[in-house]
Amino acid sequence: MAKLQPVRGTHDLIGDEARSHLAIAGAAREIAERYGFAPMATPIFEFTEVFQRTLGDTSDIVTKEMYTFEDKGGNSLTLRPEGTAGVARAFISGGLQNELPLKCFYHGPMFRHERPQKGRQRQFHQFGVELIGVAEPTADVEVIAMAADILDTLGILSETTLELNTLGDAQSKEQYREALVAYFSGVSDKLSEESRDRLVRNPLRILDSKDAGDRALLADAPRFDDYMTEEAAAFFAAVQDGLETVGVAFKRNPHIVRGLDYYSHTAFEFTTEALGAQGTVLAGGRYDGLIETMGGPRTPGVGWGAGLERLAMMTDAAPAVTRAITLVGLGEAGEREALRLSGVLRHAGLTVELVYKGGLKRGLKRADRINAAVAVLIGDDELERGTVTVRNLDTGEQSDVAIADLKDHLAAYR
RNA sequence: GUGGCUGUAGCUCAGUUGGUUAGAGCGCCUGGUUGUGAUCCAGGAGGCCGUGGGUUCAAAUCCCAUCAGCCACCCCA
Repeated sequence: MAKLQPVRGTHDLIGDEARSHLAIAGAAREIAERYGFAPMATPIFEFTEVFQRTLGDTSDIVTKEMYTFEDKGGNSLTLRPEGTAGVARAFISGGLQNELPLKCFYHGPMFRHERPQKGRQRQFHQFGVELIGVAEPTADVEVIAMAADILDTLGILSETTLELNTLGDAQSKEQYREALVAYFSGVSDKLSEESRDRLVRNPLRILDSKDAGDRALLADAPRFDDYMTEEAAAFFAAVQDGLETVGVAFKRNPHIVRGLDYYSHTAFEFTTEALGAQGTVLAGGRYDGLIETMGGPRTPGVGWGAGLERLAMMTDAAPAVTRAITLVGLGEAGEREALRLSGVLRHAGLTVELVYKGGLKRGLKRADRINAAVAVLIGDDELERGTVTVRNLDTGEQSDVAIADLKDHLAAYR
């Protein structure tokens, strides 16, 4: 039992858990299609450089969390830690430049070598969307509105907060970065050890530090809004206007910083208190520089990713399942007739469970256990009359039904 | 990567100051006469006590290591 363990941070999805993932992805998909997005599936691994170049050499994901290995041809490959890079790569290598805008959604496993905890696994699943080729703020609005719609149909929108921020354009970002470095360098002796490190690697990160001392310093830190270019400010204003128009509530949070280098302008997170420390349920932003960084034509984009495990934890209730009709064949002839009828009923759209072995008692017991609605008893007595016994498992009522009429008799259980 | 807590049957857990055949509930299987499920009764299967070392006459119990889970930091979905 201890010999065969699942790999650390992986998790088997069984029964209702698997069903709930499918249901969530299905609901998300339905809404994405309503927004005119098309499905897309990219490989689960890519050449390592695909992620290295796009995520930035300083990001934690690249520096310590990637599952990288060499294949038999000597290529360095990496299990995808997120979905956007793969889509961008497909966009470039597939020559999709001529079909802008590209609107797609995907879902599947992602891999990050992190220490597991609540809401965080090494293999987890994301549903994500990308809207590539539209530089207008309407794209940001639409994509965020879709996210809100999805959370709403899952019944958890009210438990989340949309936190919104802008990282500005490259110029704003750079000016602000310099101002931050100047400010924090002056007080670096008061910074936490971690933030001193961030000061060199990624100063923006200091903004979302949880350290109390750091937070105190933030009060007097330069404010991003003072360093934004006019264009960047106008863009952000348009996004906020749009969200109001569409009726999506948000909260400005100047401390939201995306972990990945390719983001600019809009950055947002839907967060919740319900999940402990890993409160981000869906997050994304605009990545206008990404595709160019990867060697493609300069092309803007916006998108987000949502963690299915986290969503599933919030939508506790298992999705409803159609109750089955259980066929209990007794004796050789009965079993054969049950098998034949199973096909007839299934083709008629009914959910059918066959009892594979054992007698009547066991058959009913099994029907009870799987919460079947009806048991159909097929024994020699019935066969002689050309009927079957239909037993309603809730009321215990039984009736004889001619075999030829069975399909219609059970129509209500479709 | 760092820290805290935990690891006994399929599941939830007991297991006294180390002491002989490791327990319960639920679940599972069989039976309680002929073809009727959730109740009831009787029986049964199922444990390298996470793994590897050590201390001891004796370890599920003590020590060390290791693996895994949970929670937090970090980071993020």
